[in-house]
Amino acid sequence: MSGGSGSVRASLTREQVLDAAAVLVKQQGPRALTMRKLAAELGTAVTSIYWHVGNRESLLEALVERTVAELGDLTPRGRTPAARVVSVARALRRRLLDHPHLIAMVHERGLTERMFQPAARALVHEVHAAGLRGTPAAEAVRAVLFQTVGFVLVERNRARAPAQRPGEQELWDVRGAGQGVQDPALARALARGPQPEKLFTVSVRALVDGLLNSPRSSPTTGGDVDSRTSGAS
Amino acid sequence: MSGGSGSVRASLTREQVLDAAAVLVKQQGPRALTMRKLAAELGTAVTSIYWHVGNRESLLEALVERTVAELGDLTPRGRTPAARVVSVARALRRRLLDHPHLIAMVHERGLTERMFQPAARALVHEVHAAGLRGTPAAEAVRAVLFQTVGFVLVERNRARAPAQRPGEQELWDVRGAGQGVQDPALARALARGPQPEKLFTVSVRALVDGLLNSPRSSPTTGGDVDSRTSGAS
DNA sequence: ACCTGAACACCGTTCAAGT
DNA sequence: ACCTGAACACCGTTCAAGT
Repeated sequence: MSGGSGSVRASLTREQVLDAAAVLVKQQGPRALTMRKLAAELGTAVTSIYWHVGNRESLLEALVERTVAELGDLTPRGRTPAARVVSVARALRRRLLDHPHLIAMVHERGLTERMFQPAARALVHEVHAAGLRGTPAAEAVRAVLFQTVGFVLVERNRARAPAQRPGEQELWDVRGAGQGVQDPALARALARGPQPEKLFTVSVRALVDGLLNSPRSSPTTGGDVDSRTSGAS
Repeated sequence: MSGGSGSVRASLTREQVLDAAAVLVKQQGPRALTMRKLAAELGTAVTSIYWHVGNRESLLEALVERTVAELGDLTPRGRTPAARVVSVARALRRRLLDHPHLIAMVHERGLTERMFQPAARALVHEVHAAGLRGTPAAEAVRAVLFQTVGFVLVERNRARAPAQRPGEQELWDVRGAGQGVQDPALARALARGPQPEKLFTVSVRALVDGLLNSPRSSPTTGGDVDSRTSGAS
């Protein structure tokens, strides 16, 4: 017992409630955050928590808001706009992975927009630098945001899964369901399971290439890269 | 009062339990599926449900398994491999959107692998046809799967959100946080909010183009696009 | 083999009452 | 303004007991 919040007493603060809640969530996930446990941790009656934060749902929301604010800005790195966009996506992913429970909470509460924002600011700038304007530019920004957040959601989920069941090994085993696959190297690669870091980089690069390089109509062609006047210092 | 399961009585079946559970979940989401409500719906005691399905968690798992099995196969459409890959992604998205609660349940239980499978089979084939082999092929398959499922997760979330709060309109309003944006058309497009259908198509196309067309080494930089030796036929 | 009610250990939340 | 205990209406799950 004895809550971890410093001095002995001075009437409960909303901040103290949030702090204690943050600790509980960080350690055991939002599901473990129960009003009664929280009260016990703080050494107060359950009902006084209600006075400070309204109810469980608004407590969680306040927590999310605070954590998102702490995430801070993202600064692009790299020489080309494409590289800088990719760097923003990777940095965003890193931050989301650093707050494993945050993303699920944000997700459940539909606050994605809020979480997008720091990255969105950076992306808007880079996409503009890459020469995109108007709707296509907005789409590029959103595509990267959706891609990144979505990827982390899927990735996190797979990590949390106790033991995938069927499991990719059996699934793609050459003697199993994988027998339809013509390329044994491909079957092996699938059975090996994904390496999220690499997969993410590959995906984002491909997406960004596709978004920034489709100049007018047809895809595939590398088109309009010839800004190299051959003598750039 | 009066469960919806046909005939009057014949001792409870595991199937009947699953059926009733499916109805509840489909109508009100997994959160509304409570053992007691389910029992009431079936006209039995709560405890007899436990005899048939073990506990709530395994009931949900069985439900997921059944629904995933019902999803069936995906048949690619289109002339080029790229188009066919895109068509698989779009079809997968459609199915996931048709079972709005399924995806969240699958997600929470880490059964993504299972849900991936029908689409994965199709994608493996197309990626092979596009000339990819081994690890890059596996990465392409996974990239599209992650992209699709992730996108739907984010999309579903935003749809469920009661009212985004700040809300994109204020966020990107030219007189608000959007004032840093140099391109007013871009700011407007962002304020307008995404059109998921279009955004998804754009994203997947870009991703697939990027995945299938990156010939050898470096990305983006344009660095090695000079296969135009000025006189290539 | 299948079903039952009673009971346990939890929840979030409200309310009247205290200081 | 802030805190309290009692109480309500829910949960999932176990268990001994019935047929």
